[in-house]
Amino acid sequence: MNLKELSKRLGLSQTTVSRALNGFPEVSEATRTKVQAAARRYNYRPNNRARGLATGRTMAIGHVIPVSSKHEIVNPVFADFIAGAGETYSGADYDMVLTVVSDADEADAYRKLRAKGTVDGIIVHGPKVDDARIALLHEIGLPFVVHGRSSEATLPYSWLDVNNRRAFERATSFLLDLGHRQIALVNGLETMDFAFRRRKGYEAALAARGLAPDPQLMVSDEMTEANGYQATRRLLDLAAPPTALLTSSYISAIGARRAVEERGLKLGRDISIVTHDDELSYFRNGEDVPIFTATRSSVREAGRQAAAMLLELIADPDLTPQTRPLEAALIVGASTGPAPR
Amino acid sequence: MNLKELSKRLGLSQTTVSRALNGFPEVSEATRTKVQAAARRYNYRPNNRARGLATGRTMAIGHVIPVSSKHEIVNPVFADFIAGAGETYSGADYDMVLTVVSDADEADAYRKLRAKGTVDGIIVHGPKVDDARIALLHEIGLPFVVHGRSSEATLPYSWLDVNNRRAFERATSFLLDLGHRQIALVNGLETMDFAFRRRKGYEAALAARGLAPDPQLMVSDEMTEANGYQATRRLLDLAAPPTALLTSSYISAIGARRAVEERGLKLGRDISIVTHDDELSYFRNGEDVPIFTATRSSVREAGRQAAAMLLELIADPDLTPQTRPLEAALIVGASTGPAPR
DNA sequence: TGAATAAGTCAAAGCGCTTTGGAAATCTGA
DNA sequence: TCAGATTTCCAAAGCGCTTTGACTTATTCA
Repeated sequence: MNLKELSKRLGLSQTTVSRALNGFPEVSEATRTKVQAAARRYNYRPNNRARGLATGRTMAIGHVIPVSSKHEIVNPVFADFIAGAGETYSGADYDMVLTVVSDADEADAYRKLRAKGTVDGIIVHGPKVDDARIALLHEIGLPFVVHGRSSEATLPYSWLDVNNRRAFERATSFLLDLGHRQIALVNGLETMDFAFRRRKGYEAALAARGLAPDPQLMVSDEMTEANGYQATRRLLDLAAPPTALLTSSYISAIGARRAVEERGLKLGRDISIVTHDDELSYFRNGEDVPIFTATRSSVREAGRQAAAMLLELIADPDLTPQTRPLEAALIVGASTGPAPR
Repeated sequence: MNLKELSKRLGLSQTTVSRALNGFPEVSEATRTKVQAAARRYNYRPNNRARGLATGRTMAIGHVIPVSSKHEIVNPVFADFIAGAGETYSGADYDMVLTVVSDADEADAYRKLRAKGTVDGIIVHGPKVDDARIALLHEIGLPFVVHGRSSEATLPYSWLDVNNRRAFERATSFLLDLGHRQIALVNGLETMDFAFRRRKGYEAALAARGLAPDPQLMVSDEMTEANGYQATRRLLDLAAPPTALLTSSYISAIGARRAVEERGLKLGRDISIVTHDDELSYFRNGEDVPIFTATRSSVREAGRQAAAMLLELIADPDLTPQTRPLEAALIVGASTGPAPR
């Protein structure tokens, strides 16, 4: 069923039917309800492409998901972020188009999205400390919102980000207050902006107590379970092993826990762990008492909000770049306790 | 840059330029190379929507991701499946459009995708034992491939699925061979087809040894870490606790492990766990020796193949439904051992 | 009552592409 | 050399929608 048929059936022109359906005022209420009823009956929906051609808008948002070309790793937080963004889109009748691309081809993927006119805007995932995509997207002129930030970017851009620096500063202080002095940081790759900022926060908290960061206690790698495990093992093997660990993801924390258990140590007594908790839907951090003490910020909610920001940006192109910092809550769970002595 | 401009610049008609770019034979090689060079120089790419309008094809595939309306859970295997499918699409120049929808609105989502002409085909995720979507998609006439199967479906359809029955039958037999007699099944929701089949396999293996399944030892729920943990705790509290556990997902297995460790039991000695391992990129099941004994089948590879099947189906619409069963490997890791006595 | 205004509707153009049905130019063979 | 075949190119239609500008018909006011 298309517009032509529908309007023929109704004995009206395409113009009138189109206007009736799109809520234009120059259509009488009588015809409007008649048209709407018919549209519903025949399950008529304007063809996406045709409408796009006519309006110049695609009603679609692009998400470019980078996969580490080396390890082929799909960041697990995407699933929840996208679920959140999807909620916003479906409410606004937008589609979401996903491009999975190894980071080497990323620039090309954005160019292509633009040239083919596939989307009206883009959400940028996983920004690096110095991310070339921000300049690129400015150049190609497509509205975008960054999930995260890029510390060394010079151009203005819209972003939504957890205050990672503050979160890890607070987490570190929390451990210091408990008497820990040997605190390890099991971070994500520090080319990633979020990891970079978390480290800054960690270092700031140490500095505030006059402590110097110990390079031996700082590791940085892809945040898989396996890496969390390996890193923790190595840390526990040090001559002066840490009494507390800060991990950058719930998943590394699980790996860390495995290493801790393996040594027969008790979490929260022999060693403390604080992690970042994205509130992944399949990894709820406990019910009543959180399993891990954590800096908590829902990535799903971030998805919802980032999508909404982008839609606003698209609706009003001469809006100045919007920024939305989110604070992570520091929640206390069973994985931390006073430093053993 | 669009076709009109490009052809004007080249002093050729739109027809010729279009044909040159699309590899039609009625264009001389000389003009073709000239046109291609110009296209590259101006980064010309045919507008998606316009091309779609003209050809009737969208060059896009729809993935409808159901989220459990009750718990808002996004199945974690989607991320890897989609990464795999994405590889296939980018090779074939297809886009992927994602719709995240609570299962109540699912039927409507498919109808909408069809009526708006957003996609050329659909991948169906998470089929139920009796899944209404198969009939629905037949009705609306959109090519589709199901990731998984629907045991009670009557209409023919294309699918790609792990042989879940066999996998869990083998896993159960493996545990029986080790002397285990109290074997628990921590399954996914058994309205889901994969979980239903795994249970059948589990029961078949027991029956083959003349054992009756014990309802107390069979639990079925969303496969989160928390549920794996809770289920295992309850199982360990039984008067006659199981000596072995079969879990349906790596993530439940992690929950199970937490419960086991908490009791001070040693995995592979005091209690054995076999899990299903989708080879999630962020949860590699160990490096040299697998952490968990597992039935293993890469969900990412499944994504690649399912996408390829769908593209074939789209290319040749009168192909009969294709089916692709995959065998899971049974890999032995550190989480299993002989039954304690 | 008639002119001015408002309300309701429509025909047609245009979005950027593919493709049909020629036409012009070039090549072939006797 | 010239009809016929072949190669190379093109104008125009059409995909399904929105939107401009104009045209009817109904309503209002002096």
